Amino acid sequence: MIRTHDAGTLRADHVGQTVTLAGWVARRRDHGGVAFLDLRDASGVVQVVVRDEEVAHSLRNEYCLKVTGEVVSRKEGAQNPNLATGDVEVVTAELEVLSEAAPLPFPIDEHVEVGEEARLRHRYLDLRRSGPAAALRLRSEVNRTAREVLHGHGFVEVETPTLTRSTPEGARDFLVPARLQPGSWYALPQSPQLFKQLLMVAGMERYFQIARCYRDEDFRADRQPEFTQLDLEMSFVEQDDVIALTEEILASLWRLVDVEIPTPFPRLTYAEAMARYGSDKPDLRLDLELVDCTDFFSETPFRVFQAPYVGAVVMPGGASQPRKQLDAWQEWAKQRGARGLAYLLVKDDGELAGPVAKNISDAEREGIAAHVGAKPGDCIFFGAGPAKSSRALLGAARLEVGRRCDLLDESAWAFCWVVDAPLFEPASDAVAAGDVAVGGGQWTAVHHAFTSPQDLDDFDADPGQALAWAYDVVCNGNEIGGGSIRIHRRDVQERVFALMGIDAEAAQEKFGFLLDAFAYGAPPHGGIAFGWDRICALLSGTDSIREVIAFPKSGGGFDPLTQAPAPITEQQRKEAGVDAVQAAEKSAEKHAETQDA
RNA sequence: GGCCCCGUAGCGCAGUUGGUUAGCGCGCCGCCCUGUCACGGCGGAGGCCGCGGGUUCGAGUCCCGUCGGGGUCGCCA
Repeated sequence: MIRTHDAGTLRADHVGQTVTLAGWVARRRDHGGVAFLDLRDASGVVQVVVRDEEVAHSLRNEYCLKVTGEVVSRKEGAQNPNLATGDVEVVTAELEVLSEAAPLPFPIDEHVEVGEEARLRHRYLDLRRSGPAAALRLRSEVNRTAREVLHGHGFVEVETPTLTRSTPEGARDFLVPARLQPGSWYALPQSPQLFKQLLMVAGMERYFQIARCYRDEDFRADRQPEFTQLDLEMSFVEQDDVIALTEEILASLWRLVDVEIPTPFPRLTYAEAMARYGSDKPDLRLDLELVDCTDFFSETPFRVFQAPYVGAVVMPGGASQPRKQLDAWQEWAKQRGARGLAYLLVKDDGELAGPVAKNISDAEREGIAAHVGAKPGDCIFFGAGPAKSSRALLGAARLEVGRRCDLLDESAWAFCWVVDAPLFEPASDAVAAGDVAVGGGQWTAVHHAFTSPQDLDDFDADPGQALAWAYDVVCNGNEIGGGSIRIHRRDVQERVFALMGIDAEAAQEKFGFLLDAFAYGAPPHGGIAFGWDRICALLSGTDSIREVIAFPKSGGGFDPLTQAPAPITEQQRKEAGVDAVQAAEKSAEKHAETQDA
């Protein structure tokens, strides 16, 4: 090693020792005759004293140095209590510039705010700063901890292919042209789902992987085109086994930030979560709940409330909002695709105000505040219409109320399970949402097509009511993991496919290799996948998963550092076979040409 | 794909009802400084105001378009 000691580790007991350090000039304070350098390496910072003016004068920030000198204790009053090494300093005997640094695009300074674009373009400099570096180091610890827990349970870490066939998760695939078979393409995996099930058939019994996944969808703050899951699968287990293991993993991770999270986590059914919180990933840091008013308004003269679902959420103290703010709520609701957000103001004397007040009956006016638990001074927001969309709106309103009224304890950690998810949703929902129903059937899988129904005998009698062995783990309103018990019986799988309109031929073509495998004594199995980036972001106390990814992409999937994606050369294009036209398309094209002419 | 916000010096920002020479802090460069620690002092360089049109006597400022970034809904487990 070039160095004998790590800069950040020097203490009073090193006084008298001659040490060699290597690191970067974090800051320099040149006084002419004497100069002070803050020398930074991965371990921290120590002050280096340079008395040779010639040497000190030419040094600049972020020069990479090797320094040899004696550790001395600082004079009384000259210590720096803000530094772990603040009682000592190193007096330079020998100084070598290992590498000079050009003027920096931005200061490497904890105190300076730098825009994200600049940071990502020079991420290697950004990561010299303690905050961003700490996020990556924490992530490393998170990985290590998870591996320890899993190895302790006999799990086997297996790598699965990244050049593969499209997996049926429902997102758009990233595609890679196959040079040796022009016109054929690999897909990058959206998750290792099918492979991990094959590993169960293979008798591994307990598999895990910190797996990179790829989805070609539009971006969000919490989304990257490539992201990481902790993926695991176990044979001969039931839902409770996966849940118990998950809680053990998460508890270990949170200990890394000195938080003891109580287990078992509370469980909510999907139906309960939707009814009480208007979300399948409720933020339980907030006590506020939705109140179902459908029956209450069953005889209502108010046309808007003559709906399949009417619900409410109370905003404590909301009655005193100025008109302008109430209008802003309408805008807020419209942005979410709603027509508006009906509201009632409960005045201090208990009288009701607001546009809804004069439309409802006397009896309703009399009882509504009590029904929803509103007190004088509160505002009641209503959502009316189809249950699904109305609850979603109220669920979002609930969170917004929480934010505006400062009801959220930012330091709290609220975990829960959402279980008993429906197996199917009507394909029409998907179509209405602008989606193309997979398989063209009447039903589409809520989780994915391999999720086991709870009632293996009768799930197809009333598919809309059938529940799945599917579970999501939620932390502070973020879905941080989700999984299911899988179907391991061929006949059940076929019945599920049938409901989704996937016939035997289509099933064979899409995932025949899995169905084939299941013919050879497939064990019952189930698993879960964790949103690793989000979990690391939560542990790091940051809102953006970009902070916990070494080299993240910005919007549009662009990498500001490498400038990827980039055009390819004509030669690459030819070799890759990107433009290969398949035989059937060729004749179709010809046909089209003739028709156009 | 819809909507909202932002693009001014290397970085972070200000810029008045449209007005003549576009500022501030940090950084950078030079000189000075022997106990600082976000050191200090003096001096200096650095701008296609994202890009393209338009309105106007005059545009960083107003309008249209476009590109880039961020957020949000759609989409996405």
